[in-house]
Amino acid sequence: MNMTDKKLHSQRHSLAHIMATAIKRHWPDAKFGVGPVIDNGFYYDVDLGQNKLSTDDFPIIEKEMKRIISSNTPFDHFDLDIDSAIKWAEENRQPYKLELLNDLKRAGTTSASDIDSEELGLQSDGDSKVEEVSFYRNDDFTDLCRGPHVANTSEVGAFKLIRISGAYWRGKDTNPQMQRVYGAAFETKEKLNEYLQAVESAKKYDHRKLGQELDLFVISPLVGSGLPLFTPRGTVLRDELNRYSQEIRKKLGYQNVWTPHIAKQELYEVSGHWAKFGDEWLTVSSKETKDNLVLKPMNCPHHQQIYSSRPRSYRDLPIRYMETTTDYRDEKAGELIGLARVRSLTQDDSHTFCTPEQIDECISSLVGTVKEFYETLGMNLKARLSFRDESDKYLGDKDLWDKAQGILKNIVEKSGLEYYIGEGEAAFYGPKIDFMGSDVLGRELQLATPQLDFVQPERFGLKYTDEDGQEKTPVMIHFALMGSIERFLAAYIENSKGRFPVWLAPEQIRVITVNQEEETIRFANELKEKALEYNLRIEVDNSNESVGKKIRSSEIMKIPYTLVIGEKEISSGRVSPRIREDLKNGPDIELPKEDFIHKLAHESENRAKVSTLNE
RNA sequence: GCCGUUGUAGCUCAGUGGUAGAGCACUUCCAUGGUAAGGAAGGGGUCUCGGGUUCAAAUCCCGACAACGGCUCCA
Repeated sequence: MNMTDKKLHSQRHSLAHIMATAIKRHWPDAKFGVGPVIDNGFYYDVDLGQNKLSTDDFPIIEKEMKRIISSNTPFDHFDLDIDSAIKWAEENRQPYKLELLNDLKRAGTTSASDIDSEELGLQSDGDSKVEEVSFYRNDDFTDLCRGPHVANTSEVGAFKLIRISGAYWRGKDTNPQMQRVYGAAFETKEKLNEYLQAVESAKKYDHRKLGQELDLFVISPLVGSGLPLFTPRGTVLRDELNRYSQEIRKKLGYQNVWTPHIAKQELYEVSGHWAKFGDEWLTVSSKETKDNLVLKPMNCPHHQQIYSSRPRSYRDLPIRYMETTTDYRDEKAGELIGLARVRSLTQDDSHTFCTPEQIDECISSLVGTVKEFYETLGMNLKARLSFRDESDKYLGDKDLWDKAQGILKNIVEKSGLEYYIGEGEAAFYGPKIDFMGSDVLGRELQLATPQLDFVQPERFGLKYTDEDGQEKTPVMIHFALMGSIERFLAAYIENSKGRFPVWLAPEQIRVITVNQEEETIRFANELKEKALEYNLRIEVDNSNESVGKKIRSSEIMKIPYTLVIGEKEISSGRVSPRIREDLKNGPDIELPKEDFIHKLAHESENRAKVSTLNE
């Protein structure tokens, strides 16, 4: 953290306490959980028992906070031994703080991962014995906390309370739910307003809004929630993205396979998925068989059945299958979000079966593929190493896990990508690299993911004959490049602001006629015929509207190239394309209509990022 | 699933106890228009659904469903 970040951090952290102070003054029975600093601000978890805070209370709380701030009170800091701290929590009827302190005393270390050491006032010296915890005191309110704080309440900068939501105590859904009050906070009023405006304007690029405006997908209540339907335009995006995803993996040796959408429950009992996820699946009933059938929620077990259908030699490995196919998961109602979380998700899935020695090379090449794909689409990714934690929800040998995690970490480090470790984020069958994109509000979305799996091949009894004649179990690498097309689109539509490059644009060219004369319409239609020969996506707008209005409509639909056709173009045979602003790569240009079509066909095939008309 | 907010025309929204509104979109007509909205007329809503209160409910109350913001979960 640099100096500015440190100061901002202290300001936000101090504001959390000031907010708690303000709440305590108006609701004396308030019980407090934790109140850490987050991106753009802070929050504090509170429990008012029967009373509930609502955003209607924000003016009261903000007013009180401002009063505290202008009171110029210093942040007073002192330490207590753990037993006195526990006594403090009891006397002040702070059961949540008491629970944390008791846990701390019992554990005797700071290693408990779900405890916010800053909030708890621990001295940050790793796993050493806790003997003392820190407090801060400000006027009439005392709280357990190490800081950092600003010296005086007047130094906290600008803030605004923005949101209130439910949050389980210590993140466990079996615990009581507290209210989480969020505030935005910045050094100055200007920066705060800048942030609030940025959030407001980001909403313009929400994929749900753009999906509606650009006519990409719809959700019909009659079909069901979390079951998006894709329009012709949206389907172009899906198909083109998938074509690219498959093309790029084909180069690595992946071959297409096809598997059905329903399967026997037994398949997933063997894979291990049923025990863990069976509750969240959609079942299928048959009058013809006694089998319990399910709509497939993933594809790995199927691909393994193809692998195991014949004897394999080490000479055959790696064997690589890919399939873009829709899976169904009965996600809980409150968990659905636009296209980012749906009940019908289309994975651009693939599975590699290889020897342990081949793991490094296989995964490294996948990481390279991820970089290439996302670079082409202009999206930034962060790598998350999703590793196991100490819980018992994972299958397979712990030593093997450690080894696998080491391999993944090594690969990511070599790749030069920014990464972080997500402890407890692993799949039950193995560790993975999750490539995280973000939506327009900066929320993380899991996109591409290579995953190592020693467990399923074992459970399915997969074998290959090694060069020493021994039968061995292959390693499986799960890999999806987009993850799911739906979630990818959620991120991509927002990242691109709906301004798709020519190769992806559902409509690449719009031809606008100046009038409705017969020869104008004929010229426009000839242009269309010609473009269609080159597989370009083109529409003619010869509606009885003004030219200005038709151009506006083309702009709103974010169409890359707009051609206005009138007397001038007909007599010269040349066109002057209007190029969407973000694609412009030079001065305005006029060229023979055939050249325009040729250049565009080329631009589309080569997945160009900007217009190539000037080249 | 949990906590909270919201649900009025295809879209964006106004209307807060007294027989439902605007802009855009759509249809028709007039205007033949040259790089971001030409003019006029018209059609379109059991005010999400189901109960309740009331002489009277889009409006108040309860419930369901859905969307949204979080939490939890995410193969």
